[in-house]
Amino acid sequence: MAVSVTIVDVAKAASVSIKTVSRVVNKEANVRPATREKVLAVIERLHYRPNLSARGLAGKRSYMIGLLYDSPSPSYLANLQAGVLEACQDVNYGLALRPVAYGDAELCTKVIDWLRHTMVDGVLLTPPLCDSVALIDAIKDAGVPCVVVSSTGPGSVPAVMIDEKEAARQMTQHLIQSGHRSIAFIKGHPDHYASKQRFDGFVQAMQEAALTVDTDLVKQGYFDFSSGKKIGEDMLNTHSHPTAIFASNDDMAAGVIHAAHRLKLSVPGEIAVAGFDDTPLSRQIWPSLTTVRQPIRRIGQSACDMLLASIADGGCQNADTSTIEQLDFELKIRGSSAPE
Amino acid sequence: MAVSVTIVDVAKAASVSIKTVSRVVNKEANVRPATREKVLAVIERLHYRPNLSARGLAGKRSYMIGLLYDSPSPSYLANLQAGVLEACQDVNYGLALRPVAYGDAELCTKVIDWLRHTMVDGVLLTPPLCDSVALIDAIKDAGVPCVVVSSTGPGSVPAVMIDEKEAARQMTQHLIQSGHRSIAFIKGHPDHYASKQRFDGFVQAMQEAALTVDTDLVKQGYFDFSSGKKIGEDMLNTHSHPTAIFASNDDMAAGVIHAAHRLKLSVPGEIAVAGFDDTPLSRQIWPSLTTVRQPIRRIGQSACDMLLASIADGGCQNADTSTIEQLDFELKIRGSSAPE
DNA sequence: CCGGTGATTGACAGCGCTGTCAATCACCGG
DNA sequence: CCGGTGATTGACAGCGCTGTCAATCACCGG
Repeated sequence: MAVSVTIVDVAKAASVSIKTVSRVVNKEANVRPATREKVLAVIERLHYRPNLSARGLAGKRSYMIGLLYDSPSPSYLANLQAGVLEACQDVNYGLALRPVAYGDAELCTKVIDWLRHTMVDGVLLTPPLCDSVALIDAIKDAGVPCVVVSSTGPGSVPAVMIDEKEAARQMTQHLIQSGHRSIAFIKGHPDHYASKQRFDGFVQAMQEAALTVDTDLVKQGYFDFSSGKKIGEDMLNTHSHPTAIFASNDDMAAGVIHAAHRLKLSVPGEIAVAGFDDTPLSRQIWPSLTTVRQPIRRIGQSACDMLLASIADGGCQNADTSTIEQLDFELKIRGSSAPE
Repeated sequence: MAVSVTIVDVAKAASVSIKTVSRVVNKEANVRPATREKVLAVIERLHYRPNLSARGLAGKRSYMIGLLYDSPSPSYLANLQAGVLEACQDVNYGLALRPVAYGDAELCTKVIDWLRHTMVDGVLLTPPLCDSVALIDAIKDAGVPCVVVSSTGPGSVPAVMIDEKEAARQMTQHLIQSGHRSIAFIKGHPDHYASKQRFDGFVQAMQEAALTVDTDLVKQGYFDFSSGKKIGEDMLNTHSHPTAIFASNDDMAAGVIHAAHRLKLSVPGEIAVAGFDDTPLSRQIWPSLTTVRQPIRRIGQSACDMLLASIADGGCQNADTSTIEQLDFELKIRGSSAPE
């Protein structure tokens, strides 16, 4: 590897001790402004970058955070990751990725093992991992700060999310206002807490409009295309199908639209469809999909910032003050629910 | 952070020196089998995992590899990354992600700076980054091994790819065999070498079938949905449009299909469409898309294995012996080119 | 049984940084 | 001008590992 400038080089060039350079680099207090300036100038001139391995070894911290996920949709992962990376770069933190399987019986053991091994300073949890009380407790026990991405049911951990229930309620209202009365709902994966919230929002809107939630029109999906397609085919293959279907995410909604095409039903004429997430897919299918936009990238960034802040705070053992940050969502009304 | 078992603990428990433990961990030669067994047993029992920071600091290596990319499609990134992570996990290597902008004037400087800073032992380059001779040279100069994902034009670096040209040729043959004579082609992003190869394959197949490549039917796209849609609209909006369109990737093909729907043309009846990549999208749109399947995940894994091998090899300065590994592709014939 | 060879093992320095603690400094009130 | 206080700075140990090199071992042929 190419040789690097070390802290010693900077210290010599600035005529201070390495400890002082270290203080400046770590933005510690009690460094005279003049000294700080001088050191910063040298750092800039020499392009000094602290060695992460050395920092990790010497300090208590590894300057890495972990991102745990279980097969999210590619676009979710890509966006989230982009946001997290951005936040990390600002403070020179590294990101360690860790794909896991939610169903794994040894999930907790494996994760804890990994925490010990990588020494990450904190972890970001994505759905449905954040809905495992056991996992969250294990991470807490290990003394590793953690922030949850998206809504979380049980456990009290800091989280960044949108108001899933309200979003689903507004989307349902949109369908009702468009004249639909017989509206079906495809629930999301039962492991995800967000599934419940989205369903709750749907129910609330229906009740507010004095419409009955027909249990025959509520189906259990799994957030994937094929479950949406299957359910869509079943539902639409009757002469008295609903006039609108609200699927809990875009992949399932795409499945419904696929089924509609196959059955030669026009969308939105004979069947209106709405999804959730605003994935790229939602703009690429025909007709383009009415959906709820979640700022995944910003959610990732905020969650990461929150995590980094709690790491900087030190232990931050006060798990009670679990802050919740809510970001804005946006209804995207497109061709699948209204003629273009 | 939770306390960990160190090499000293293992050494004591196994009654050997830490150096011997180190040898076993690093699979070095010249350790008596009996000793190796004994140490391995203790490692297993104590759940010992070497501290990455310490290894990085003490050794010449950082036990990390880098993945450079410039806004690839989410599914490409997710799959590639999954493959790379798998390969890394096998040998306990870490992965550092680095999104960059191909167009950035300071690209090389930034990348080299990053290499120095992270001390990664090697880098994986994705398109179109791997098509920048300047970048590859800079990385070589820095003495960092690198492997290229997907085909690469200039520069001689190890690479893992599919035979893009042959794949495009076969896809074109499929369209010809389906009876099409007037076939349009949408080229990929000009920065990507693969774009050229796919086009070459198309031209070859046309020539082999004694068909003319009508320059009016060859358009420049940019691998994104909107360029495909735009070109599709322009092309299909004439009374004498081609009967088939081969787009250089799935996103553009989806754009063409979107345009066809909008113009109320039936696919594949009035216009057949083929894409390239077999992204999830290709199965989710209607009709599902005929495309070429690239084993992205396995490409990532192989590329990573290759990189790890060349790192283990030591310097591996012999850039001449640039190995090329070709994986199999597969034609996926679906509804967009043949009635379901 | 002896010296020689290569395999096996260990002692020790040092990678570049942070934490601890002591030394020094600047500046205050009396 | 003096002692006292808190801000500022630096000396030094040590984080857990690998690289170097020397010591020791096993085993060979004569």
